[in-house]
Amino acid sequence: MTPLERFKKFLSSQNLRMTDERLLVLDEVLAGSGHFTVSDLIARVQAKSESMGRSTVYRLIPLMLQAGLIFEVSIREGRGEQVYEKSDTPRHHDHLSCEICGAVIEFEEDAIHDLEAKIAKRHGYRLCRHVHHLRGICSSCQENLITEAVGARGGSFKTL
Amino acid sequence: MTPLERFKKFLSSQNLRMTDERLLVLDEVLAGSGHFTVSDLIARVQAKSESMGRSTVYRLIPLMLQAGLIFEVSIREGRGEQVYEKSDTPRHHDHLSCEICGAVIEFEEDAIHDLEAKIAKRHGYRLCRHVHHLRGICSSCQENLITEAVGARGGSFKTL
DNA sequence: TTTAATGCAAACGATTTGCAGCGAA
DNA sequence: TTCGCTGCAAATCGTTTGCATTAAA
Repeated sequence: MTPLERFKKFLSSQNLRMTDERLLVLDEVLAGSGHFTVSDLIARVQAKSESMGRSTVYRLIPLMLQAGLIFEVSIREGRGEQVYEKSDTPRHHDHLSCEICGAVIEFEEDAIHDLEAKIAKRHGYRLCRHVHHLRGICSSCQENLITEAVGARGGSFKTL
Repeated sequence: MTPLERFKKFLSSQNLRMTDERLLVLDEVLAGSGHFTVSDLIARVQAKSESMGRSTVYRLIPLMLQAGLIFEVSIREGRGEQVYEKSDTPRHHDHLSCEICGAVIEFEEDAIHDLEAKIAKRHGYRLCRHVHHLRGICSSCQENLITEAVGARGGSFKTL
């Protein structure tokens, strides 16, 4: 069953209707590659259909969430907008980032995935995805902390 | 060095000033237990000092972040406000939640912590904290999916 | 005395909602 | 024909900012 068919099924199961606008937005979501923001989506959709209203797109978001076509990415970029992700995107959410300079390293550790699977199973969950952030201080920022006269920041970060 | 002393040091290192208002907000942050929201904080502070302005509290947030007294919790509740956490709160951010009903299970797995430490070390990071979310479908929601005539949702969740 | 900090109100940006007309089922 | 959907504009909500005033250093 394609995502589109699935969504149509979802709509009719909820007594909701399929419309040209929804189809267009949906196409755009499925065509896109991974993460997106509502304003991204609006821009892309409006490029194809000038008249598309912002609220139509906003109103479609909770439906796509419910239907499982997309999900919320838990990190918002800055103060800004919610980021969403197509639900068939591969799930690589393991990163290690620096609290100070923001540098991000992505990592992949099978042993951790195995443990995650074990934990989910232990609690009877079927695992869909995972978000795993490690945050610390990268080596160059550690050096800066030592060199800095102040030292105020250094002392304030706990080591796990 | 107490958090308060640390903050004073931070302020003077940046040519910033300590004021009664900042002291009051800081006390409230330190007195509180764990998570808080800016409006929480404002309410608590205004209970003690009627005249405290919202912007004073908002303006203090980035300073406390920089000084390492608090940090942002990456999950915002709903559409709402940013959640912050006092930086000396114990870091238990391992949870397993259900995509459908939202049920949350907290877990603690030493083997995972060990692996995290190893990964951080491998990249030269000093680990401060971590956020680890597993998301899936809990056992009772799995049963509902099977029973439901529609099945629209069930098909849309991938199993890792 | 210098200049950062304050409270207030207005400004902002993302999201939501009320409404009258439109159109899928 | 019904009632959900649309675009629009106005409304919210959290957060930021401009400004004249106050006060820390």
